[in-house]
Amino acid sequence: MKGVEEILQQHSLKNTKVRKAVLSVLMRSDKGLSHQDLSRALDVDFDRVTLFRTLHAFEESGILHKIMDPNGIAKYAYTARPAADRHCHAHFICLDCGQVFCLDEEFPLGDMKVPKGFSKTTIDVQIKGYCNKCTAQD
Amino acid sequence: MKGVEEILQQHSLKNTKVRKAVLSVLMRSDKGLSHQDLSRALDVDFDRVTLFRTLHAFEESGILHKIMDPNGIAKYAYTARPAADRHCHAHFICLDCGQVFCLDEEFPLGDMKVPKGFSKTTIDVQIKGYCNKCTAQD
DNA sequence: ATTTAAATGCAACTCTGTTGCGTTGTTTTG
DNA sequence: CAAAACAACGCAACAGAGTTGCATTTAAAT
Repeated sequence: MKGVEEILQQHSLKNTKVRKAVLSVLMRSDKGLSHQDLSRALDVDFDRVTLFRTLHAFEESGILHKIMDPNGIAKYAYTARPAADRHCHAHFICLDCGQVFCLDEEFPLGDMKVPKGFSKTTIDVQIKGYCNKCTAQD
Repeated sequence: MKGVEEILQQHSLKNTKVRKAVLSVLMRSDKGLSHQDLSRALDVDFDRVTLFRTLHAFEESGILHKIMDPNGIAKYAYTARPAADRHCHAHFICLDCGQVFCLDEEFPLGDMKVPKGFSKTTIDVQIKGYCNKCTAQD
């Protein structure tokens, strides 16, 4: 597993406190984390806007991928695989609490047809339902 | 193709102006429409909140399904198939303009594994990329 | 026609995410 | 190692999606 500082350098992103802290938290998480999740998880209090911009920077660099939860809240997850290796992300999204879980399983869905003039970038599979905690509470 | 009023009745929803108008627009659309899209498409000006509540009611009844676009805006699309017939929705989502296109193609993805204690409801496939208009503008 | 429960409209609010701008800090280059 | 160059940060103010409470209206049942 690569180090945080190494990853930042590879993507020509400056090595700052926020970035190291955010990336470190996300690399250890098996769930997608929201802006709010992250600001709670971080010890130091960074500016709201800085955190938003950090997440954007990571997403554009391909370090993170974004998943929208059913409540319209963006969840970010660390992208272990390089962008070139086009595999198929799969996430479990809880319809109650909105948590996004990264699933291990992968899919050979490379040959999906899209309308004329459209270009594909990624294919995401979203399994929706209720997580263990939310199922138990019903 | 079933009539709007018949559908509302089948789901024990009262037959009101908003509902007939909204459902009618959505049944004719091959794209997912947002709250804003709909309030523009409707001739009569309904209250913002009423429109939100209408969409919720339709979603809970299974008449519509909701897809979140990358900007965190909910898009609603008419569910032609009954809920019992568990097929796999596929949507094309434009990373630039955020439009959600319903694709015809379907998938035999019934046997996906989820963690212990989790329950599946639906499986959505999202193909992300750039639509014909946004590809042309680059 | 009358009743009843659901749907509507209005006001006020919450929260995620954005934009502009001056300041700070990292990195590079002499 | 100092200084310039530019990216990243913090603050303030804003924009827009979606929500909640409550009074009023309307669809449907008796």
